[in-house]
Amino acid sequence: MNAVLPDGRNLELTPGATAADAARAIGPGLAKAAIGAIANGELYDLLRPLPDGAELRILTEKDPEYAQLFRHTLAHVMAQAVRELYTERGFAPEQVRLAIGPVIENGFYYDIDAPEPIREEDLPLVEEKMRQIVAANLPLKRFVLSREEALRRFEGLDPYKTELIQDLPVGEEISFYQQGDERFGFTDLCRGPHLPSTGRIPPHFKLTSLAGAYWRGDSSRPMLQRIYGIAFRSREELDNYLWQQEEARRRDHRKLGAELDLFTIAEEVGKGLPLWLPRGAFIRRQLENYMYEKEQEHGYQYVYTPHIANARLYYTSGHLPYYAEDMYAPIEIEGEEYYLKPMNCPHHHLIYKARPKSYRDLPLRLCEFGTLYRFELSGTLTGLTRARGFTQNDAHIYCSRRQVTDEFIKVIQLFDEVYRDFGISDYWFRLSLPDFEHNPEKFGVENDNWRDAIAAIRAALEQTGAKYVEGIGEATFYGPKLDVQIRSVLGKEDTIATNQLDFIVPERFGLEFTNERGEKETPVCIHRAIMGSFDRFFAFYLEHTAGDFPLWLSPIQAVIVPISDRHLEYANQVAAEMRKNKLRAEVDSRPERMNAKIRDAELQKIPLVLVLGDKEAEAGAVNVRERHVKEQRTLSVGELIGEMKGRVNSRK
RNA sequence: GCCACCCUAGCUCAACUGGUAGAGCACCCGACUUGUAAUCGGAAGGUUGUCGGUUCAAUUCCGAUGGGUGGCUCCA
Repeated sequence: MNAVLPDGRNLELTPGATAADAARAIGPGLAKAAIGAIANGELYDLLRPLPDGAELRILTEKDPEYAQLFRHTLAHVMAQAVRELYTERGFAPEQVRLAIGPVIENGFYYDIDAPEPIREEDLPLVEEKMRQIVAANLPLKRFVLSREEALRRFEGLDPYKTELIQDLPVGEEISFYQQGDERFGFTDLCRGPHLPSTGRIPPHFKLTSLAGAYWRGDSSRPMLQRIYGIAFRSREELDNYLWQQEEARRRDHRKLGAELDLFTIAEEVGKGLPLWLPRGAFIRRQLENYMYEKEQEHGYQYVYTPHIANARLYYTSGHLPYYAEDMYAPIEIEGEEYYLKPMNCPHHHLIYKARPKSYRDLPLRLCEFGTLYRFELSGTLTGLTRARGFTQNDAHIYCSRRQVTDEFIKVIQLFDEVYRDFGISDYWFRLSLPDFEHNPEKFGVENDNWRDAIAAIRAALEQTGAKYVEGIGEATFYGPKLDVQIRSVLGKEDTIATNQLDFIVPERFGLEFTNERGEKETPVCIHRAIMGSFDRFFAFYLEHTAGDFPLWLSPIQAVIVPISDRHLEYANQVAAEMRKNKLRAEVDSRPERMNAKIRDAELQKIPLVLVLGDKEAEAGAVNVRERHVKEQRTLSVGELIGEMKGRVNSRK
C-alpha cells in the first residue's frame, strides 16, 4: 500500500501500516514528534491502520488537532482514575460503568454510573490519580473485535456499552483502546483517535465540575454522573480560560443585579419571579421607552391585554393540549378555568378579529409589552435570563402571503437598528426548520405552507444579507422561526429573541381579511420580539456592559460630591439645575470624606462624578471626573448640562 | 423535574476532630470639614433557611423540607 504526502511525494508502506509507520518512514525526527495524522481529511491517530492510497499529513504537537487527541485520551485517563478510586473503596472495577466520554470545546467529560454517588470532593482525588497515570506514561494500544466478541465482553456487566455496540451500524469496525495493562490500565470501547501514550498529555488540565446527565440525553432514561474537565496545550491557554470564567462570574447579571441595586428575587414572592428595584426599573423603563419610540416609527400599534384568560382561548390556539405542563395551574372561577397568560398571541388574534379586516389594513402590526407567566422547571431558572414571570417585547404582524418576505425584511432591519444603538454587533440569525422525518407528530407533513414559509424567510435573509445559520428540527409546530443568536463578551452563545412565522393558528382562530377581489383570505402571522423579553435583554446587556451603562441609560448619571459641608448648598443648586434639564444627579451629602464618596460612586459605576469646592462654587463651575477617563475637566454648569444633553440625545 | 453541591448578621466570610456564634463592610449615632478610589470612635444587628432526630451538648452528625449554584432535560 502507499500514501501520498502533502508535497505530492508517494510513500510506500507495508499493508496495515499506521501513521506512526509512515512518520518513521519519512524520518526519525518526525517519528518522534508525530502525534497523529490527517488521512483523506479524517483525523487518525498513530495506532489505527491507514487506508490504502490516503492523502496523508503527519501531525505534531504544533497542530490544533493535538488538543482533540489529548482531550480524548484524558477522558480515558479520567475513567481509569475513577475506576481506581472505587476499587480502592472496595468495589469491583466493572461496578463502575462508563457510558460515553467525548471531547468538547475546551475539554472533555465522561458519563459514569458508579456504585455509589461520585461527590464533588472526589474530584481532586480523581485529578491526582490522573496525574499519576500521565506520569506513568502508559502506552496505548488499539484493537478490533467482532460484534459478537465485543458484546460478549460487556454481557451482563455494562448495559450502556452493550447498547452502544448494538446500535453501531452493521459492518462498522468495533475498536477498543487500551492504555497500560490489566494491573494498571484501562480498556474502553472507542472509535478513537488517541495519543500514543498518556505521557504525551500536557499537564494543563483540571476537573471542573460534576453534574447529572441523562443516558443518551433522554430524561426517561437513567441519570448518570458526568465529570467535566478542561485541558489545554499550554499553561497560558489554561490560565486564560480560567480568567475568562472568573470574569464571567464577575459579570454575572445576578451578581451585578445585587451589587448595583437593580433587582432581587425574594423567596416569599416565589422563585423565578423577580422584583425590580428602582434603579433596575429605571433602566428597564428606558428600554421600554426606546422600543416604544422605535416601534411607533416602524408602524406598530400598541395594545393592552389582561394577564389571565379563559382556558377555552388556549384550546382554540392549540396551546393547551401541548403546553399545559408549562403553564401555571388553572384558577377556577364561576365553574370556568382561567390560566395565567403564557403568551400574548391568542389575545392579539382576537384583537385582529374584533373588527372585519380589508387587505388595505394589512400589514397590521400589533405590539405589546406583554407580561407572561410560564411554569418553567425549577432547575432551569436563572435570574432574569430564565424566569417564571417576564415581559416580552412582543408583536404580531398580520399580512398576506405575498407580504411575508417584505415584513421579515423590515423585522431584520429593525433588529439591526436596535442592536446597533445598544452597541451589540456580535449577533446572527438562526433559521429553525422542521424535521418531518424524525418528528412528524410535531411538524406534520411537508406541504406548500411549510415550503412557502421557509422560502419567504430565506428570501428576506438573502435580500438583507443578514448572517444566518440553519437548525433542523427546531421549528415550532405552527411554522419555521428565525431566532436571534447572540454572543456575550465572553463568547457564550445564547438565544435572545425569536421570530416565528405562523400559518396555522390564524386559520384556527378564523382570522380573515377581504382581498382586492372581494374574497375572504386568511392572513399569515409573524410573531416577533426584537428584545425578546426585557428581562432577558436586560440581563444580557448588564453582562455585556458589566453594569457600565451609557449615560442615557444610567439611573444616576452624576453624583455630586461637595468637598465640605459648606459646599452643600451649591451642590444642591447644581443638582436642581440639572434636574430641571431632565438630567439625573444626586448629591452625596453623607458625613464622609470626599475620597470615600468618589470611591463609592466608582463602585456604583456612576458615569460622572462632579466634585465641588470653593473654586467651583466661586466660578459657578463643576469639576468633572468621568468614568474611564484619566483627566478631570472643569466646566461651567451650563457647559456640563449642554454636553450631557447632547450625549443623552445621541444615546452615548 | 433529575444528579451533585451550597445555605451562619443586609453583604463578604470566621468559629481545631460536636462544647453553646465572631470580624470587615453597609445601616444608625457622634466627632472631623478634608481637592479626586476607604477619617476616627460608638451603638445596634443572628432561634446559624425551616422542621424533626441522634447526643449530657448540634452551626457542626442523620433525615425531611424550602431556597440557591453547576449541569442534564426543557425553553410555545
